[in-house]
Amino acid sequence: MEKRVAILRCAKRLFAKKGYDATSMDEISKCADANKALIYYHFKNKENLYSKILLDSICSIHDSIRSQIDEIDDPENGLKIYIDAFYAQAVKDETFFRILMREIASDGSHLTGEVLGVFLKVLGMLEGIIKKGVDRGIFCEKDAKIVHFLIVGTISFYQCSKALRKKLVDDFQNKETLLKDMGNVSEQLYEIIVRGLKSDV
Amino acid sequence: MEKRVAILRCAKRLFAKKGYDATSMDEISKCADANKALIYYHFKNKENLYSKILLDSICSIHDSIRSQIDEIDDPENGLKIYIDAFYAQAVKDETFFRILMREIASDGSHLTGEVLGVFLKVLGMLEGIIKKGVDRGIFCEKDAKIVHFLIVGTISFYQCSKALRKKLVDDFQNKETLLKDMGNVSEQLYEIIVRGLKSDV
Amino acid sequence: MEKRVAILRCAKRLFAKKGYDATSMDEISKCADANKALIYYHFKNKENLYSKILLDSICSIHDSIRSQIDEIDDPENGLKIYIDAFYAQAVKDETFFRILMREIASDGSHLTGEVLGVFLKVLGMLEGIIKKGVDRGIFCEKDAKIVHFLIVGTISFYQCSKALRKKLVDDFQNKETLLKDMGNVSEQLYEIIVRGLKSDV
Amino acid sequence: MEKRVAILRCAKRLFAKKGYDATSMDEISKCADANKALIYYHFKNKENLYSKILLDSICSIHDSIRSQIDEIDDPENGLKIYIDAFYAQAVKDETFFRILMREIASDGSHLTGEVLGVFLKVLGMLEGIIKKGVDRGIFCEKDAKIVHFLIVGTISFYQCSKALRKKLVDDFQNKETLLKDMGNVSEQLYEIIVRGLKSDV
DNA sequence: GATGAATGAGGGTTCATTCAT
DNA sequence: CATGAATGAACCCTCATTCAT
Repeated sequence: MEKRVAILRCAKRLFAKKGYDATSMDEISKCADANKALIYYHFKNKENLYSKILLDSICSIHDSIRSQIDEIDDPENGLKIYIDAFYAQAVKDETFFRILMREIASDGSHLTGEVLGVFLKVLGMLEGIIKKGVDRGIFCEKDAKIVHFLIVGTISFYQCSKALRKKLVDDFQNKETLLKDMGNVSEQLYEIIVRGLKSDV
Repeated sequence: MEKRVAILRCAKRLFAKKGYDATSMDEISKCADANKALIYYHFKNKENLYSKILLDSICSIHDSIRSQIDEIDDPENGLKIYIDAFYAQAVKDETFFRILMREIASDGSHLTGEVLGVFLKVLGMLEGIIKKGVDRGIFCEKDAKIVHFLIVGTISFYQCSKALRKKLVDDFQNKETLLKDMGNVSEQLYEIIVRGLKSDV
Repeated sequence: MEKRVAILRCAKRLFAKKGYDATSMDEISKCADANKALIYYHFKNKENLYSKILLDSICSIHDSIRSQIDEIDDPENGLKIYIDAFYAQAVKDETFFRILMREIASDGSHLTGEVLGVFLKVLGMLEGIIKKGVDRGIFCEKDAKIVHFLIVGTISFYQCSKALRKKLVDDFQNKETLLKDMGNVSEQLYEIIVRGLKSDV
Repeated sequence: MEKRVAILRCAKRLFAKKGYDATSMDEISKCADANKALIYYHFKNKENLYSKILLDSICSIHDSIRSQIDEIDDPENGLKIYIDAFYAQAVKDETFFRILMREIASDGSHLTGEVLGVFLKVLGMLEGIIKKGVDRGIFCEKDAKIVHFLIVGTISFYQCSKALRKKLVDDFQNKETLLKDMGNVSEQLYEIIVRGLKSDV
């Protein structure tokens, strides 16, 4: 059972770092110090292993939001929690967001129905929040999917581009560039989104 | 010379759709109706072909912004042009943004110095805009790289997730979901960014 | 494990017959009735396979000389054993000598440090023999490497040119040519070398 | 016409250094700064180019010997000239000998009838020398081909192994090794061969 | 003479996967 | 649970060669 976990952990890291196609089963097996055939014993095949990782990740996010949001009634508060949950996850472990970016770029070519199902449940919570806001006359009607992708897109790019931004500074002596960061990203993002949801465009 | 262009066009489409690793030279050659060896004759190898595509794309964006921004003095106006240029490009041809998302996810593993150089020139223009705003007391000091990635991140996710959003609606009879879009995305994004640049966080 | 041996045997024969570059992995795999990927499983790559073969061959010669030479004290006798060992090997299996000739012709472009190491150990034995001869006033000081290459060069050309010599006779009705061979080659070579080592040139 | 010569010269050097199969037409064209198609215009194909080089080389040697040997009557003197001609050639330009070693190793797989014809003429001169010696009771009957290959084999190994011998010294701090060379190689080789031809083995 | 573009065949190598043990 | 051996398909790339200009 130990090996199973090691495989999952290594695979996740590698998939995040290099993408699905650039990650070989050989690499995973070496990284996890597990025989290659053992991966097939535990996960049937590569697609399955990848899906399992995606499912675990999104379930973890789902549960995190779910547990916090239930006791909340205020829609603005709910939105804050939604954003915070994603941001906290991105700061703690950005691997999932790297994988997600590639999936968006590929129109979700590797997303199984199961993963999409959980994803919809997450979206459903955001929809609930927005609907409540609309019912109370606080928010205008907006497509939850768009709101979601703006939140996740901003967080993903902000967090995942850190290494690249640093590289730019290092490689090109771009030292004179101001490196002032954005302060409390989650907070600002919340304000931006709330403003967007309030504006009747 | 005709074949060379066909190769570039097909390769760009395929790289955008499936990513660098999932795109085979065989596929490109068949799509472009060109002998596989001809690709190597023109582009030396896969990495080189990929870089050439990236370089062409980013140069095209650079030139587009450059040509518009020179005659502008007002920093807010400059920012608008910057955002519009990217958004217009994304609407016209989102392939580059798909490729970009994957590069961010991989910390730019395939980005050559040449590409990064042009990228820095683009960033330089945004830096100039922000600096002018700061000098005139309109903007607060912010790192241009972060501002840039927020712009591009939002545009990328918004534009590239369209297919996935549609898929969610289709596959899951998620019909009751409101499909109201965001209206003028470029306009809204501009307002959000300006607000962020004005706030002294 | 059976397949591994078959691959080694076939590869050696093909490398000897056609040279490193003219021998394809496909050819080896077909000859050994082994899947091509299996060669890579066992030997990592072509260079490695080639090196392994070279190493095996030279180790075999080394061991053969080593086991005979230890109990010998007389330097002239030692020299005889050294020459005999090579000649016997060439008569029994000339493949190694064909490979060696090509390596000499390429300045040992495919020789790894490991192979060179064993080769030096072989040379060391000849050096020991010569040194003993010098100490006892029988031999003059000569570079063991030159003596070695003369021995091996003569044996290689004599043994490996047999087919070509026959071809000349067959193709050109060169029948009137005397076909008297050299008699006991090893014996004659020994006498020549000893004479050379004794002469103070 | 200039390019033709450049191609020949570069091809010869490359064939000698790396062998027939490891030398590509691309490489030759780049080295000679000639368009690849031009090589085909001048030499029809790779085999032909290679043969032309071999033919030129062996003709040059043949002519060198021929011009010296005609006025000689004494067989021992003739033998000396024969050996000297090869040795001088090897010292001046060892490329041909490297090519020859590989051909021997491959049983002359690339040798055309034309090349073999000239080669036989060279051999014929040696045969004449030996025959004269036999007629005068100085030499015993020996196969000229064997005598020839011993001469050429020794010279080839001695001359072509120089780089490898140096490498052994450099790479392995084999410094304590005596580096005394063989003195006048041609002279010694002559004595050895004469002795062999005189001995009635 | 000389060239750039083009091609089909084959090169070495890696892949995801299976199976007997 | 775990492993070493084995496989067929596919991958990137290079080859010798041709042809129109």
